[in-house]
Amino acid sequence: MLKFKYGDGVIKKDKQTTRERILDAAEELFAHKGYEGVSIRQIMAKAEADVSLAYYHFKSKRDLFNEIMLRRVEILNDIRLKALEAVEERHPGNAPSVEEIIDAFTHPLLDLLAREHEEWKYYFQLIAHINNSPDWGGELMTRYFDPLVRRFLEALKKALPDCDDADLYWSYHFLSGALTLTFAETGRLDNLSGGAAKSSDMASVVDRMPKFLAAGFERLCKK
Amino acid sequence: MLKFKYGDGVIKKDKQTTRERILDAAEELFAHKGYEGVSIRQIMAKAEADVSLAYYHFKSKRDLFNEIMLRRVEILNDIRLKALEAVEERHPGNAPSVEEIIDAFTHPLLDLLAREHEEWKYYFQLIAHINNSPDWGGELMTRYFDPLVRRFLEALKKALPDCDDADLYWSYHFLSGALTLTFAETGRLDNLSGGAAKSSDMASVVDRMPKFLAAGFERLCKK
DNA sequence: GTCTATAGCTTGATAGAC
DNA sequence: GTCTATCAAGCTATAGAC
Repeated sequence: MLKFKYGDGVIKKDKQTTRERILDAAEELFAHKGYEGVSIRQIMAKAEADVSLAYYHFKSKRDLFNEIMLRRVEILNDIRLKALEAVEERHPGNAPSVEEIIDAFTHPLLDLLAREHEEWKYYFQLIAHINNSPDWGGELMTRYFDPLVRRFLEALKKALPDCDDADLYWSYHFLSGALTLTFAETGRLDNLSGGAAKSSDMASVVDRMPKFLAAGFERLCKK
Repeated sequence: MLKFKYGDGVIKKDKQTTRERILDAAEELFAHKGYEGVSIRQIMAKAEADVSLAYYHFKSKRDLFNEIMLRRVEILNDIRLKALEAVEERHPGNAPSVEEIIDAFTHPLLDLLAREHEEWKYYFQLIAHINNSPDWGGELMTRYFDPLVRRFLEALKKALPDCDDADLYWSYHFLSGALTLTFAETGRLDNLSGGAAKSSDMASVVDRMPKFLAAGFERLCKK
């Protein structure tokens, strides 16, 4: 840990604690290689700290992973719930449009990713990874996101009162796939489009996504 | 390798070669844990063959992975191209609808997965994994699927002549995310819906997906 | 094609000094 | 909180007998 001396001899630590540096390093590596593709040694090398400190701050590799997930999830669910409530308050008495509801679900995330890219990029990539993992997707996405998702589905049900349950759930599933692939920022879109669209360009996707997805919900749900 | 004796003493080997058993075992394990989450020893234990045989049949772990990808990709791209050509032949002179084109892109895969589930399930899960990997998604999806995807995008451009290029590419990106998450069969949808929709129920998604996605393309692209 | 044996290295995790 | 040292296990890959 670097230390800096100031004027009167007060010792001030580097602004990040070791624990935070470990979490940051692990988050980035897990996002790229997956949980099992990364070793504690690689994490601690990146965090510039000794291997044994991983076990001082976290009781195991799996525990470290869980802490990474928990560190940011509450912030995300909080801003999305607030966005939904704000939309609902703008339409007292009747339901907001499907596009407005989906915008409340996706916009806060894409906006956060656009504005604080370095801070959030790897966390979102990790979520993309987990959402598409046959081993972990079912359990972890359910645990961390289902309460919020159910709240959004209720709102969508009011906007689409005649919608069949299965149509609504499948529509949400398509939304989820589109959203998390966008998080992954694989560069594939850049290759495919020859530069006409960029995987990392959140500003250019933030308006397109709710439009695209709302149209899907409406076509599947309306009789 | 098991051997069976028949009537006149002819010795017939088990129908699968060792090489195929290795490919099958590795495909399943890679689909679940990712490339780096699986060891050659785990693969060969599942394949019920000696570790050294992995290196006899394949020159390295990475080469084994490449062979897994190659083994099935041509079949997929072939049936999808044929499906597109069949749709185009049904509309001589003018363009097929967006929904018909997307159906030709998705239906063959979902149908294959529905009909030969055990044969294809793990390969599709592996593709879901790769598509969402920041490390591999850009390179591998481009290598294996871009020629076919470009062919489909040309067809879509004819069906949506006023569509902005960026809108078209982003629409395809949303399609890709929805499709590959469906491949992943994580069970998350089952949890969320309380059983009203099942991740593995390809018959119930095969009609919904083209409808949903075509609506998205059309809304983003039409002026 | 299949086996045994092994080289050389990395893994997750811990004990114990400071 | 941070370090050194270490363990037992597992890792990719190869050499060589049959």
